[in-house]
Amino acid sequence: MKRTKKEDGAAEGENGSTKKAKPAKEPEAPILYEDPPDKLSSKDGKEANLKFTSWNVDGLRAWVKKKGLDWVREESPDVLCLQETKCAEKDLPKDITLMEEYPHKYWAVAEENAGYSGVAMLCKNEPIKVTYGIGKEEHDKEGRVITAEFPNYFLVTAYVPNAGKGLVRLDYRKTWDEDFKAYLSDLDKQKPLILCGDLNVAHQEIDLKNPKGNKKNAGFTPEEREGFSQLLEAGFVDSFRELYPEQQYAYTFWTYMMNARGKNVGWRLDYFVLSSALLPNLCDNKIRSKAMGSDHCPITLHLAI
Amino acid sequence: MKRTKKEDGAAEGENGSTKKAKPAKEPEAPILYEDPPDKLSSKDGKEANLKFTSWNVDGLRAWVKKKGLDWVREESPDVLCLQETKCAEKDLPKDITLMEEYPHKYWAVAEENAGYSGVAMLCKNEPIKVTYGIGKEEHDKEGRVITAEFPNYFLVTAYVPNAGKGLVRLDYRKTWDEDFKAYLSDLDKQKPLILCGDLNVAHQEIDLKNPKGNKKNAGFTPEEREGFSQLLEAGFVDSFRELYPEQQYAYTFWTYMMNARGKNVGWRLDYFVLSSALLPNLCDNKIRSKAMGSDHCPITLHLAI
DNA sequence: CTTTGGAAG
DNA sequence: CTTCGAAAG
Repeated sequence: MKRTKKEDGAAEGENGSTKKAKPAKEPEAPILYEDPPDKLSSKDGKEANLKFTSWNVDGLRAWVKKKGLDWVREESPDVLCLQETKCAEKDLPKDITLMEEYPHKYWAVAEENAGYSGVAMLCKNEPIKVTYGIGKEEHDKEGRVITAEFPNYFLVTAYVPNAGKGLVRLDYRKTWDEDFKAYLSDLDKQKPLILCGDLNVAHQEIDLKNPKGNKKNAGFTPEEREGFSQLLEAGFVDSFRELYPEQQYAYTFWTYMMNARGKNVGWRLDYFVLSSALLPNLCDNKIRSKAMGSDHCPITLHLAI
Repeated sequence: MKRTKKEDGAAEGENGSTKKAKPAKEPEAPILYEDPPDKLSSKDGKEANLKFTSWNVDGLRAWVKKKGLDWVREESPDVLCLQETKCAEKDLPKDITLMEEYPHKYWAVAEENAGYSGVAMLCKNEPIKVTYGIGKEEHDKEGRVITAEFPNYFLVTAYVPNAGKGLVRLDYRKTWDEDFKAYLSDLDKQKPLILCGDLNVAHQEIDLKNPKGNKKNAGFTPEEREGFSQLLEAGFVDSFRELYPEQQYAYTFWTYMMNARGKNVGWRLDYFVLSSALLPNLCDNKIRSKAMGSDHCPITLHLAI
């Protein structure tokens, strides 16, 4: 999941480009962002005792080669959720299938093309039950969702469909957004839930570097933004924005092109979305922007349950 | 141009393979081959004054990244011939297009698929004339031949069509072999010629490690071997074999698979073939088997003209 | 720019 | 095993 258009970097001004006679805007230093230290207690003082990490790895095999698992061992979340694994189960690297820290591993793979999409969930403790997809044939062929039921909550990890270049898949995405919201609402009636993953949308202008230039690009169309708004209105909260309502320049994705990451020309596409009922348990949502190995960085959620 | 079948390595015995219960043959040390030093004079004592190098680079861009040009600068032939460049002219790395040592550069590219085939010739001195192909429509769409005319000789570099897995293109190859021979014979009537390149055939059993297992594989079929014999009978000589008639284990290609190069399980597919008239001028034909960057190694010809 | 699978070798 | 182009992001 990554953007492509020039607009991603347009606000930066190309260095020494002789392409056209552009107005050469903003040769300023890039505005970087660094997360504050992890807050390990909830608003009402409960101590954090649950840690989740979500990471769009953009190809599990390449990510493993780039030592993504070393970072995971250091971070050591209770549950690790991965998106865009792009890997058939038979091709999984031993480094991850044999990883003892996470005895309970679940893989969802695109049926026709294992090199596309795909998500995974690795758990230190065994869930009560694990399901795949959202219960609708048309959405469940691309290995995009794993749901794990734990005693007090559901954990859902998702890789939401990209609307595509030229928005060729925006119509499908709208259907997805509706059906996904219905799926989550149903779960939420049973137990509170945590949704994490690459939701493939930057919600508000604050959630990407170049909102003006991207209103017609996948990930920032009014339709996708509205889809996310609708989800929140159904009783969920964007935990990062809840904690840091004014924080600019906090992104989780940067296109590989045009040195976007070096210039922090990014998007916040990865989220922990919580049932409102879990708000009292929320301690922190960190953006681990230093962690390399993908065009997304990992995010980590601390809960006190 | 590379082989694929198990037979390539079969004579070596796989280390610790538990596949089948094989007779576990020849766990011997591999028989390596090292070229003797360059002989820089002809039989009748003329001093070498012309140096040609031919190298199937298996992808020019990857080869440049792997520092192939550093080796070329060290070797410093008068003419450098490359095969399997797999590169459209617009995509050529600057490292080579700007190379000052070779002011005269010629590129042949496959018309439909620039990432397939392709040959190049880089000259320190400008040829009188350069032509592409062999003058037959059906053969000249794949960027396989460049001919340079110099005052006293023609230099032809070729990447001969692979007969393919399952010999799917063996029939075409037979047509090619005939037409190519006719083309060279015609040239030879005007001036003596030097043909170099990946001729995609190991001529005799001595020219590959595992002749027994490859009689039905591309590069060692009776048809391809006969094609090469026919060429020689038309008045040409295989300069390496002329100089070293009994030399075993002298190869120019090793499949990337199964550590074939480490075990010297190879094929001699790259040649300098000379008009008989040039035999008195022949000094040496070296196989630079240490040079890395491709699944073929370069070969170098010394002439005294 | 980078990943993947597929064709070719 | 490694190249390349294509599709996807």
